Amino acid sequence: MTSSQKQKKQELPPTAWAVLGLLSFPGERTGYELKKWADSSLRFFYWSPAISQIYAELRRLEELGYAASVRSGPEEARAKRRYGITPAGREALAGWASDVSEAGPPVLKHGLLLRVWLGHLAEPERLRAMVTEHLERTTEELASVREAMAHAATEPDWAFPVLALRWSERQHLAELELTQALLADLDGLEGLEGLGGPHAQERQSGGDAPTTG
Amino acid sequence: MTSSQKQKKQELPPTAWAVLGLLSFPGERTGYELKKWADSSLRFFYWSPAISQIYAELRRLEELGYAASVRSGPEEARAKRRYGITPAGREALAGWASDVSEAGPPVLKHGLLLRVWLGHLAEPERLRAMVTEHLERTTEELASVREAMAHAATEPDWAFPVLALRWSERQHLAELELTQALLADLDGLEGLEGLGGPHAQERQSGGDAPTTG
DNA sequence: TTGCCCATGTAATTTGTTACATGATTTA
DNA sequence: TAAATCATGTAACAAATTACATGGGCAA
Repeated sequence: MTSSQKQKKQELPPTAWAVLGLLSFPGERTGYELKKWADSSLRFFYWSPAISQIYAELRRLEELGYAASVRSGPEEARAKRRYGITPAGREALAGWASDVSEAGPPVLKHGLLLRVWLGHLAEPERLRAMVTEHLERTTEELASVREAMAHAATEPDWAFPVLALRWSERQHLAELELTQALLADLDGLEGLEGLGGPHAQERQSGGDAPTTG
Repeated sequence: MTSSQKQKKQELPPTAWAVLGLLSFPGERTGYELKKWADSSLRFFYWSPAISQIYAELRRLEELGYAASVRSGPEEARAKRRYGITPAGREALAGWASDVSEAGPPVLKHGLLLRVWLGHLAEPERLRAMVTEHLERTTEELASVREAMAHAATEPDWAFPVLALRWSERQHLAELELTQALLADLDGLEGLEGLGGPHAQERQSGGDAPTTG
């Protein structure tokens, strides 16, 4: 009975599944609450959609029968709505979540790295300042991750979210190390560029002829 | 607020700057070449736009006076075009690249982590299999990064791209370690110790990835 | 009583993708 | 000469954002 329906399930964009995923944990929530939760947790390893899109996805999920809502106020328009996942929604989500082929490789959009890549256009000190600033921001992010983890750890049903956040914590730790190494690389590069560089570091194979003139 | 020209520069989407960035290295290139370069390099730390969007951005950049093209064939439509950056384009790009505030924190969209986060919906073995598969894919990606780096290292003007790729190499190494740790966490959670037989993979000190040097 | 947070939604717009159309050049 | 790769572009569509409109509840 399952073979013909699978095609349709796969057609949803990742954001829809992410929102449905938020609903797959015990309890009903409003779109607003979902947004806050995404901001404080999902965004660390995935991404937090705009609130307007969350509402749009909730409508779509309800149409598909994957989610159901209960109005708190009167039956008028724009009454407060709490959403919950349906059995059909849970089943569809489980199918999607078990399909690795859908996942593809992780996508990273690293604004700082893009700027380092364009380092030939910037002042060396400016570049260093940007990297240093990134170090600070990352440290703050790490604190946010830990905060989220501390909160998630209090809930008994959130073992997997805690795992994901633990991964995120380590990921931020790694990012800090990566950034330190980058800073060191940057220093090494400047040493080669003839700024009266007394610290002539050993050169790797392939990196010959500094060509500063 | 007081300077009127700065505002306009900032209005371009990151993709436009990334494409202009590709043009900021010596030499002229076609849209097609830009796409291949983005696929083999940019995508590791930023993102590779669709070819149709590259053409669209090139048109926009030319309109703005940030890029200029030379037709190889006759003046007809759809002749081969090579693009180069203009001085105005270089200046605008330098301004953008020096502005950290534009960058924002790095965005990660990690499909596997989203699935781990939803681990309560999947079979434990399925989850393990997905993580293991990710390990393999990441190893392959790492090889691609190294390939790109070997190529970039031959060009004298590509010192910063090499730095970015070096960062990417370390990042993939870190990803491998993170994934191993995740696997261990998963084991701890499920208490799989007796199920899969001898999955007593020794955790060697530091050597989880193939290092070519 | 002003301002902030909660809460939902619409509209306009931008961003980006896939599918398609077209043809030149290279290679087997 | 057939196929692959190079090369450019259009059109339709999907995804997602920002700006806006609306209003309740609560605290300073």
